[in-house]
Amino acid sequence: MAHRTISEEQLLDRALELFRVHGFEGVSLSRLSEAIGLEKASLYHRYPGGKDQIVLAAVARVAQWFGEHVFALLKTDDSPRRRVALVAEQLRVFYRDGTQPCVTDVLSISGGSEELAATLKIALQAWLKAFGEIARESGLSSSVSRLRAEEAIVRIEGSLVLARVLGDTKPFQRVLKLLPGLLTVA
Amino acid sequence: MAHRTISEEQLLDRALELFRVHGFEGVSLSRLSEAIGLEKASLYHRYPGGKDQIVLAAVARVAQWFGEHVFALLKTDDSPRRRVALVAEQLRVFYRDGTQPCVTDVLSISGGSEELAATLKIALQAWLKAFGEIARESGLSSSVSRLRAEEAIVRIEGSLVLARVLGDTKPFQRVLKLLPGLLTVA
DNA sequence: GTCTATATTAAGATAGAC
DNA sequence: GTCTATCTTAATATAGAC
Repeated sequence: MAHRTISEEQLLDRALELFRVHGFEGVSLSRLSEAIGLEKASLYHRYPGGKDQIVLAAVARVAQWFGEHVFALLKTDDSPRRRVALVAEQLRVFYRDGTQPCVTDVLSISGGSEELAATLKIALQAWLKAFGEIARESGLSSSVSRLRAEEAIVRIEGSLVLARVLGDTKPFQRVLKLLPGLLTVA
Repeated sequence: MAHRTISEEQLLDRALELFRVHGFEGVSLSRLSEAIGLEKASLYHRYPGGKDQIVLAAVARVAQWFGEHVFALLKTDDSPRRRVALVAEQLRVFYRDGTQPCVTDVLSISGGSEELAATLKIALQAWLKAFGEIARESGLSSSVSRLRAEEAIVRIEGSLVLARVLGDTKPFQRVLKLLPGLLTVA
């Protein structure tokens, strides 16, 4: 293989593409090496912890993306309803209209490290918190806000499962449309 | 290893326990052999197609269970609402109060055969159809029934994902409670 | 029908040249 | 920092005895 170079960001994006579709156990270092364009030894040089470390870095990048594109949007000075609508647009991008699986779903299936499981849990809790806060701000009670946040994420996750199994993204698109009504008062 | 014997049913139940938690790629023949109590060569004797064939047989058994415990219940002469309540109880059993993952979710993650993917799709479509029919029978319009069936399954799948990631089964329990209201007219 | 034993391939991981 | 080469372990799969 020719002597190639690749940025940290590109490397992790390509790794994530594999992990979110095939899961932790479904991705080997050989496949990563091929997709990324670096030999296995080069991957070990950058990530001495191997696959465990690579997947953690990829998930951290997703968390960063969510921070910038989702959570940040929820704290602008638009109306709550408008902010949620903008968030729905970002989610549509992240999940490519429902054609890409949820990272949290796929990577939470057994096989990865304890640290990976803990990281995914924290990421999902942050998402729940952000959705709960916007609902609260829109005027819903604290307990209802929490329930709405859970319901929203339940329906996003569930619709992505249906999309994967059935090849039908309509339920996902529907959830995104309903999101403003679900997370804010009418 | 001592010369052991095991029924087809027990074998597949033990295989399913592994597959629904660890996914197709996460289960090796060695692990299957250990969990089932038969040597790998014995598994190949019963299932010459190896892991692919074993997982298909395990999924077929799940489909049979759903036929007997879920779909059959939907065709008794109880009231639609009562029938859905009984189905919810069966789902609580199958998912062990939300502590066990959805087979369709976990096994639909890439790695298995095309036939497995097709089988899971058919199983999920049958479930949608059954839920749609009970909703229709309860008096909802055809189009609303379809939407309610999709919403019910979306929320079951999504709440099981949350349960796995967060270790919190409350959203799942809540969906089961809401199921009669979701699938039948009040 | 299950076992022991083994073949073959792919996985994770490291050493050392450039 | 990336490469080639290699090690070790575990995976799928088969042969043949009992």
